[in-house]
Amino acid sequence: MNNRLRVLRAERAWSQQDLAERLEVSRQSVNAIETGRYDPSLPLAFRIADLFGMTIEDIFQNPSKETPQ
Amino acid sequence: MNNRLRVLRAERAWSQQDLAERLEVSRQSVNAIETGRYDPSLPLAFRIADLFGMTIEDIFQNPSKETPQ
DNA sequence: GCGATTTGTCAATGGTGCTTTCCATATGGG
DNA sequence: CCCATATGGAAAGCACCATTGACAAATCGC
Repeated sequence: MNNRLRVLRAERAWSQQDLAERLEVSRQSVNAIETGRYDPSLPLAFRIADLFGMTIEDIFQNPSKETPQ
Repeated sequence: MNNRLRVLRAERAWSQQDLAERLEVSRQSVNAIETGRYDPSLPLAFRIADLFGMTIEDIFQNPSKETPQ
């Protein structure tokens, strides 16, 4: 699943460690989500959306809607 | 995590089995999500939101925002 | 060059999403 | 009563989310 986490983090000049602490997850989890190795749980997706003041749909792209061509 | 799945399903007069088939998951998964035994994965949450033509936030309530009093 | 920071990734472990199978209860129609 | 449908849930298993700890490579300031 594509996501804009890396861009949102860069806009705020946060390291992966900074973001991990704000989300209360490990740095490795942040890295794995950014690099697309896995998707966050729904509760974690809500925490991410809350942190950036956005909706989940603003940050994560539904895989069934990726490049529909 | 609270969710409005049971209400949305009832509005359409679908059984849990009907909904499960539309989501391509087992009936037990639908039942477990409705009864709050576990939360769906993020990809499944997107499929649910798509099916009902809503956003994830319309259907699932962020646990950190439940009854903030 | 050296140390500190950042990022990517691996291994091992535990928790959970989702499955199939099975059982139980309730309801409604013949 | 019998049968089908709907719902709730337990058990076992698999795959994946998330953890800690470790290592390597790149960058930056001194």
